[in-house]
Amino acid sequence: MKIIFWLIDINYDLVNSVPEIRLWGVTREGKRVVVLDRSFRPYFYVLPKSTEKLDHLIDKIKSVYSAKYKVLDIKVVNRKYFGRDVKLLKVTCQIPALIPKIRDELSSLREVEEVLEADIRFYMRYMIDNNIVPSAWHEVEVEELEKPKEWQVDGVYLAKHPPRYVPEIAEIPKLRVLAFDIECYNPRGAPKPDRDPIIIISTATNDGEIKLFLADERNNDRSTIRSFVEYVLEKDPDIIVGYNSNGFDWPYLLERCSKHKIKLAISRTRSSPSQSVYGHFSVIGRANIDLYNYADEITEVKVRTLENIAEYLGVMKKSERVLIEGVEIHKYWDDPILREKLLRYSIDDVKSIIGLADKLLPFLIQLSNIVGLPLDQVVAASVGYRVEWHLMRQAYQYNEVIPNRVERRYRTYKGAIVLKPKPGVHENIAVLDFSSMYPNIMISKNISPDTYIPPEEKVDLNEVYVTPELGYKFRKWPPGFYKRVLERLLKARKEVRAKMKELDPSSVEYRILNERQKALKIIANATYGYCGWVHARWYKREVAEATTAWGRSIIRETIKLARDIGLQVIYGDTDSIFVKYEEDKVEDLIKIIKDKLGLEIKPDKIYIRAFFTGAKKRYCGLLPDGRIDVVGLEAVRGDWSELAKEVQEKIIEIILKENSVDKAIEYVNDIVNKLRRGEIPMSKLIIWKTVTKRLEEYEVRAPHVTAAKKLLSAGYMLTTGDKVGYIVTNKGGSSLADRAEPYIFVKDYSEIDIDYYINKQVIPAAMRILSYFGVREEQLISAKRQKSLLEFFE
DNA sequence: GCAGCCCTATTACCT
DNA sequence: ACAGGTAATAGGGCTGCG
Repeated sequence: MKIIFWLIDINYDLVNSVPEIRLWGVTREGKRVVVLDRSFRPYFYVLPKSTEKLDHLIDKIKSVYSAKYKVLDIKVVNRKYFGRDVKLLKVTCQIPALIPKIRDELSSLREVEEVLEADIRFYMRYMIDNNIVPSAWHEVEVEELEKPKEWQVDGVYLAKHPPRYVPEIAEIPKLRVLAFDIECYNPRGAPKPDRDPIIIISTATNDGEIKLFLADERNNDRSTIRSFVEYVLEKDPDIIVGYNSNGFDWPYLLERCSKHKIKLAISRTRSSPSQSVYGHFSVIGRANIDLYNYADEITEVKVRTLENIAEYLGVMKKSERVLIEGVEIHKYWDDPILREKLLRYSIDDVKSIIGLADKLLPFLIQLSNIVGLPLDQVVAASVGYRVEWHLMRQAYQYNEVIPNRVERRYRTYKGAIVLKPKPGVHENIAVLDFSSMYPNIMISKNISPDTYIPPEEKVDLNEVYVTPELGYKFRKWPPGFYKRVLERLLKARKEVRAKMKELDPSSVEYRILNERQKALKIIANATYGYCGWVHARWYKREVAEATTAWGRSIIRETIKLARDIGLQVIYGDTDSIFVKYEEDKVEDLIKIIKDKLGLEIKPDKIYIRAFFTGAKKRYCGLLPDGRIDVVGLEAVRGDWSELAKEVQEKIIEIILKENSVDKAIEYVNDIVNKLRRGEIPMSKLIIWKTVTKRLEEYEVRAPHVTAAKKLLSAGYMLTTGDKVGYIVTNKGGSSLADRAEPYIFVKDYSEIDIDYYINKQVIPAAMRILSYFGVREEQLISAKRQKSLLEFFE
């Protein structure tokens, strides 16, 4: 019989010394199935030092290592290694787990140059070789097997051949999603799993069910966890989502389980979640996703708590939810009246998580499909690994061997050009952008590790592209690896966008394609950064360097061409130029760039009025629809107080829309007075900063570090990467660092150092804009208020 | 002893 | 663990003055 299924998860197990690939999926009829393939064997390559005496090497491996490592076969194969034809030994074995061991032995042989592709996980190897794509449909001829009793599927099938990817089916099956969140008892500060029980496990499913599991009257969580496990099995979700679940909920649950000597048997084989790659927990047969991983990429939200991310994505407003300070959870639990509120809070959290999943999964599914990593892994993997997996799967298509990861010394290289803008107000500015500049440069100049020609190599100059400034040479032909990969991505994106034009924007298919084109763009644009990443398998400094060098040359040429036709260039950064808008000339410029440079530049937006501070990467502009862009300024930075940001934003609005400096001054005066009268909410005075390393590693006493230490000694939990919110107070010492207090500890307005907020927050943020108009600081501090005697003598 | 200067550490932004 | 370019603040060391 034949089945068609959508691939959710993949793993393997050794059954009677035979590796068995397990493909977990859902059929078009909505059946949960697992397809087994017992026909695949692990292998790797040996690159010999010389192609002579290959038979000798084969014999040696056979006689010395075959028995010990269950080698099944060794044969000579032709592959490409950085574009060059190579002869490799393909060594096939029986047991995946033995590969690292035989690799180590073989790589130390003197006849062996390098052992390749020995670090590819077995199930990924299987997917690459058989073009099996996660989050996509496959068809396969199968024979039904008896279902092991404890496996949670509707059918177990043995594949008669590797499944075939069916890219034509675009739809996404109806997947069952379960969100969960735990609350812990914390009367002694940050909860510790060896002593503090879980008091609430809240769950929500995408069919609208919400269910809570509570600890019993003696705060015992044993049956709580057991009921949760039962419930997960009953709901049998394809996807489990949490928020910081890899960092908190799973490890906590697992430790509570081991304490109670019970099993967190929630996988489709009744196994417990296990620590896997990229710091995530794998749940066999399901996709376990931690949405906090994705939230980290939403840079518009500065403090990425669940509440803030949910609000930003329109899932749940903060104003409509119960907010409880983390450390107070135990108090809410212990008090029968307050407990209702805690339950509400827990429900709001889990509702937010399921809401986020609903918003984000369509994109993540496309990303998984394009990158070729299973859904749970692609979410956990960082950008570099996503790009790399995309490349690894492409390499197989081109018969290229995957290079090993090698340790290299970090070296910087020159990047892009940024123009110094003329400070002040400019009217009518067009912003012109090169579309996907770096990918297009890599394509058009065929920049790739395999096309690079080292300086000592003699070559006909007609056959190479010579990099400006650096003189690096890249072969024009044949197309390099990066060129082929990027061309394919850009072409695919173009096709998707063309197809979208034929669809109703409110249709499901349109939504899927839109997420798909976004994913294609992200991978294409991240590929340049990847090639300059020292840990990349396809790292080549010259490749990254050449790409930025061409970028500089192109933007310089563009500026020159613009000026030649009389366009006034105001600013530019990397791949954009800001010009005084003259419709005809801009149209001409676009044509000239197309003809002379072979690249597409297009108007991104028009500013009716824009203000430049004079510094690079800091400006603001008024759009035709009345919206305002703020770029780089304090108003968009997460490390300034809300008050300072609000003041600056308002000033920008007054200047750009009303052009009134006096009104702006009046506004600042009003704010300063309000601040002095205690009329500004304390929440607007919090300054958030990230702790980027262990506290003892800091060389200077920074305010956020001292605040972090205060939190820690009060029993709070804090790890690298967390943000600390502090308020500057007037007690604790003379230096700012001493006076920075975690905001949760500041109870009274009288503790606040008002002068700090006036002089170091409001005034600098305001002056960033107003100093250009000749405004002096004194004008911003209320004229109505006389200086005190003390201040007079200071 | 301290004001003033300069350099460095630190963070977060832009493309 | 994708890249480099950039602005800005505060800490901290050093210098020169008295």
